[in-house]
Amino acid sequence: MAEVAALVGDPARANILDTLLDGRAFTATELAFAARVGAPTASAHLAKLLEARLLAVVKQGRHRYYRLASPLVARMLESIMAVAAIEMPPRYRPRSSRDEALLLGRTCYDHLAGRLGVGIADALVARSQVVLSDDAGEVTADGVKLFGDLGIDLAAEKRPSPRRFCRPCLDFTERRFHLAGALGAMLARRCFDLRWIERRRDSRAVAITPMGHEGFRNAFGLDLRQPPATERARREAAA
Amino acid sequence: MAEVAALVGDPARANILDTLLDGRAFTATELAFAARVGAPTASAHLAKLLEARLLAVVKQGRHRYYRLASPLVARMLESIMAVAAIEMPPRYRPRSSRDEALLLGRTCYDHLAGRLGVGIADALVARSQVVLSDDAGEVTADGVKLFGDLGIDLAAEKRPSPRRFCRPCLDFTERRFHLAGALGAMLARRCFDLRWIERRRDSRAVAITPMGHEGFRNAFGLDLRQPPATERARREAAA
DNA sequence: GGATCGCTTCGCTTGGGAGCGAAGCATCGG
DNA sequence: CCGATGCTTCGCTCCCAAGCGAAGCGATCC
Repeated sequence: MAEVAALVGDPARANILDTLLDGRAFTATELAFAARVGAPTASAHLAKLLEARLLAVVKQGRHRYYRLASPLVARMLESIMAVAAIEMPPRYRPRSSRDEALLLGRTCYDHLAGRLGVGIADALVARSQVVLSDDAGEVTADGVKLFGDLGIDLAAEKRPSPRRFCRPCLDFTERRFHLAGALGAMLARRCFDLRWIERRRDSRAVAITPMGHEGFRNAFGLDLRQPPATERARREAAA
Repeated sequence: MAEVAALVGDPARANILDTLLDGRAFTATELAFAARVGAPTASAHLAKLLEARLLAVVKQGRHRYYRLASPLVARMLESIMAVAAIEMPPRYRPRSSRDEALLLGRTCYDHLAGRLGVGIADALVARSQVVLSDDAGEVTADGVKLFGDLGIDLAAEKRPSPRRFCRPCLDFTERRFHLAGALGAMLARRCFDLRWIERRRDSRAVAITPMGHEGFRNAFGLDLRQPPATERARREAAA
């Protein structure tokens, strides 16, 4: 356990892994830039992560594309970030427009996070289309219909249960749950397909298109052009 | 993220955290022994873990009892161990009777792991009393009845869904899923209450009592006095 | 085929932190 | 009170590994 944690425990490697949490594959040079270290240093780090099977690599011409070796690694990183967000003492950190974009919406390996991800999860729970606990979640009959309207046919999946499993993932900026698991991944993919959201270059942040604002408002009653409600205001609105 | 991972990444601290994954609280001296370091070294480590809020402490007389700060930390450690078990290259490790006991059955924070934990999960899934996916799981009507017979009244819980959520947890010795989440915790607690299993001193291993062997056979068709079936033998038996 | 680019290997320096012994500070027993 | 126990703080040593510059190797472009 110590070896794996130590690999993640180095700042440069943590930056690399955080970048790869995007789900996409990056070249060694891109990752060196993201980690803010020189090429030789990054190369050594990538070799270590590769040897420990945390990463996988594909050679393509003179580029080497690195990616996370498995969803298991992504989950581990998620859980570490969740602990880091909740358990570490709060600390000053400067804001930038780049940070703002990440706060609004970003990918978390294969699903959506940030105010967008949390907002969707909140809406689904508030309308009883999804039931979430700390451990897991399921889609109600109402939810199956909603997802069907969005073009996600849950009944078509060959699973032992007609109800779709999903998984809560602790959002490290919002400090609340968003939707992960198979359902979260399908929803994120569908949003990309519908061009409701688009990836930003060199960042895990996603941009919401005008079509997306329309879609999210219609489907989930979400309007992310407004600043996020505080926890207190949210409770008052619910009451 | 790097800071939290670095804390877990030190061998001595990893030993401490692994010991505390038991779920119980231990004194500083006990943890120093478990980590195989001197008292001053352990004290420094505990201070760091405490400052990062990974641990909590209770002063009791001249003893200081340390425990994991939250289930979130336990989950993070589980996920790191899961990656360590699956993704790291296999390596030689000597066996001991102490290891054997851990392989047979142990606690994993608040639920059961090892051959016992995996065996229970396998039996529940094979009999369609629980449905498990990679992300989550649910109890079937059949399962609700079984748990009722064991004295676990799932219907009494005030949850949004009548079905109990549970969570698969990758067993780092068996490399297969066992039952975690609220259901796993309730089941483990009930097994302790029924005196089917007992904690061993200074170890996360649990001992199965004669009553336990009887109970596990009746409830799950489990006989752990025999060596575990290989994956191949298990498939052949199922066919 | 010479220049360029992407990435790695080699050799070296440096800093952070893990570890322990000794001493200091509480708390408990008698 | 006085010694014993549990734990921490202080001061120190030592080692590991992160980092970079220079050089090497392979693929690509024109």
